[in-house]
Amino acid sequence: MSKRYTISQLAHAADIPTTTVRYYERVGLVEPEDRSAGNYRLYSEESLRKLKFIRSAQAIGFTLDDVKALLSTPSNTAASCREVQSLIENRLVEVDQRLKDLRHVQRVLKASLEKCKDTELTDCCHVIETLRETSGAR
Amino acid sequence: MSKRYTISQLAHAADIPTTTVRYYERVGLVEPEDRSAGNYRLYSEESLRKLKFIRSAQAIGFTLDDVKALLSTPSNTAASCREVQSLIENRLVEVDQRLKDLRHVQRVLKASLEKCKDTELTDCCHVIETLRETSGAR
DNA sequence: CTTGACCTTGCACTCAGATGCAAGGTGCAT
DNA sequence: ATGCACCTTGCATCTGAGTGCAAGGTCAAG
Repeated sequence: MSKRYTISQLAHAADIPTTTVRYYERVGLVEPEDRSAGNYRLYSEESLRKLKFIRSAQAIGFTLDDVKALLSTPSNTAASCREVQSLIENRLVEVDQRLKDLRHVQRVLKASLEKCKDTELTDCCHVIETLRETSGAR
Repeated sequence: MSKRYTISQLAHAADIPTTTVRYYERVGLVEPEDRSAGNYRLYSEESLRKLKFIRSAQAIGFTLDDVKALLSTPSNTAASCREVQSLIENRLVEVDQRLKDLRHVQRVLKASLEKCKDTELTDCCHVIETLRETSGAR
């Protein structure tokens, strides 16, 4: 059939430490298809795809728990579809909020820096006051 | 002189759990001015201002270590000023990067959601493919 | 002078996502 | 048949920012 990978081959292909692959197994994300005579884990392409998926999903901010949910949706039932959709929606709401917060943070930081540059070296540390005045993002 | 606070009064005024105030003390951020006869911590306005500052700084993404650095700048020397400035600059770079990443994430999530809505309930979970195709934000 | 709320210390634990380490087994090239 | 790289398991540790708990001390109202 198709190619089998040892753990280090798989890890290398997915650009992940082997230790992390084992960790993913521990938390129920990826399992080897098989074991060698000497009890080595053997993986298929499927596992490689899964690992890449995990990294992509993580990169856009899903937790491993989310990923587990995404991966365990029983293919294409309407129910599972809705579940996936709502995970994405939730994540999107979080991202929107976080963007809002960060833009605020950006403004505050820039303002601090301006103040810092205005008052040349003397008493420039109004920064702390700027911060103090600008409370409350997240 | 000025008002003294017990830990719970201070914590209440700063809207922080008392446990967290003690934690801040443990990590060297805030100290009581004094102790009562019965060994209770007694704080001044100064501490309240400090706590509020900590929360503001945290809110814009500084770590407690950063905060400690910010708070321990020996008032207004040119050197300390530069240090403060560079902390802010570093943080700003991080924030800019994070904003970039999050905007990408937002695009990906929206695209997934679109795809999800297009293909009504059947096989909507192209999501996973969308994710798989769109690697690497961070 | 008792009750109850608040305070003290010290130590352990939480969360997520890994990472490290020790003691031992395997696979393959020389 | 010997090295060496790679694998196995289990358990402990890390980071950052707290939270929880137990055993005891204090303060103020009634």
